[in-house]
Amino acid sequence: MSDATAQVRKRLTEIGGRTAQDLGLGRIVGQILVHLYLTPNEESLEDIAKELELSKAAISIAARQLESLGLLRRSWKSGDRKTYYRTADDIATALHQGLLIMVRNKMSLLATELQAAESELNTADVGAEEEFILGRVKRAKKLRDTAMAVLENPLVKLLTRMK
Amino acid sequence: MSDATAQVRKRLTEIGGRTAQDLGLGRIVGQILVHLYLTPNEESLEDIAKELELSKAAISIAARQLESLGLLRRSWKSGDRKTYYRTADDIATALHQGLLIMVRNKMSLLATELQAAESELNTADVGAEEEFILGRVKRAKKLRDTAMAVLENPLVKLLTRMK
DNA sequence: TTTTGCGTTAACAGTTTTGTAAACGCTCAT
DNA sequence: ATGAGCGTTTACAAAACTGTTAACGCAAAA
Repeated sequence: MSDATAQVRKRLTEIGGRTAQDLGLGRIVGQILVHLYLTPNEESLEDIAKELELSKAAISIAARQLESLGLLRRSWKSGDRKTYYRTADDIATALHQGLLIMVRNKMSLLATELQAAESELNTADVGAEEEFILGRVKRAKKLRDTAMAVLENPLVKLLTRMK
Repeated sequence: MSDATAQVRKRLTEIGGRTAQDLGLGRIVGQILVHLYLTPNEESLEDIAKELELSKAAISIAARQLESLGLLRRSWKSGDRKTYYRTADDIATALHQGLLIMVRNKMSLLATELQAAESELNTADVGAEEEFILGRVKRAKKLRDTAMAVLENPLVKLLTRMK
C-alpha cells in the first residue's frame, strides 16, 4: 500500500471517529468501523489495536458494541483462537436503519412526555397560567407530529431501499 | 400556579436540557429555552437563574448563545437596567432550520473529505488495495448523495413551511 | 494436569467538561 | 465625580468521561 493511500485511510478513519462521537457512540467505535470498511480482509483484535494505536481492551469493548448494532461480524479460523472482525455485508442499510431508530426513539420519548404533560395539565385546576402552558405543549406536540410524519414517509422508503 | 403544573414544567425543562445536550449544545441551553417557552412573560437573568437553580454567569453565557441562534430575544424596560429574555416568535422555524443547517454542515464536510480521498487515490499508483479502497469510498459517496437528496427535498419544504 | 494465549473485566489515572464564585467594567442615577 | 446595579469574564473546583494497565477466567494445546 502506497504512502499516500495509507494517509487517505488514516484521515477517513479519523472522520469516522469524530462522526461516531457526535452521535454519542464514542470515537473508537467510528474508527474501527471505517478502518474495517476500508480493509479487504478481516482483522483480529490485536491487528486493529495496532493499526489504530489503541489498547486491545478498548477495541474489544467497541467491537462488541458494533457487533450488537449489526455493523460488524465476528468470525473464526480453525486452529486459531483469535476472533476476527469484518464489516457486515449489509452495513449501509444497517447504518441507516440504526440512525432512524435512534431518532425515532428520541422522538417517541418526547411524544410520551408531552402527552403526559397534557393529561396532567388537564386534570389540574385550570388558571390562566395553566391555559398558557397547555397551549404551548399542544403547539410542541403538533411540531413533533409533523416532523415525525416527514421522517416516516419518504425517508424510510428511500433510504431502506438502498443497497 | 398549582403544584402539579409546576412539576410538569420542571419535567419538560429537564427534557429540554437532555435534548440540547444530545445535540452538543449543553444542558443549560435547553433548560432555558424550554423554561422561557413555557413562561408567558419575559424574565431577567436573575429570574431564570433562580428558577433553574443555576448561577447567573451560566445563564448569561447560555442565553447569549440562544440569542445568536435566533431562539431567544432580548428586551429592555425603561427605568430598569436588567435585560429580559423571551422566546423568539418564530421559534419553531428557527429550531427546524437550525437543525437542518447543523446536519447539512456535517454532511458537506463529509462530502469534501470523500471527494479529496477519491482524488488522491486516483493519482496514486493503483494496486489491488488501492482499487478496493477506492471502491469503498465511491460507495460511501453514493450513500451520502442519496441521504443528502432526501434531506434536501421533502424535509425542507415541509418543515420550513410550518408556523 | 499444566501451560499458553486469547478476550474480557476492573481499578485507576489523565483529560475534558461543566458550573461556580469572585473580580471586573460599564452604564446610569445620584 | 461617585456609587450602585447590572452583565460579563476569569480562575478554579468538582464531576464526568475516556482509554490504559493489570488481573482474571476460560478454552485449547502440550
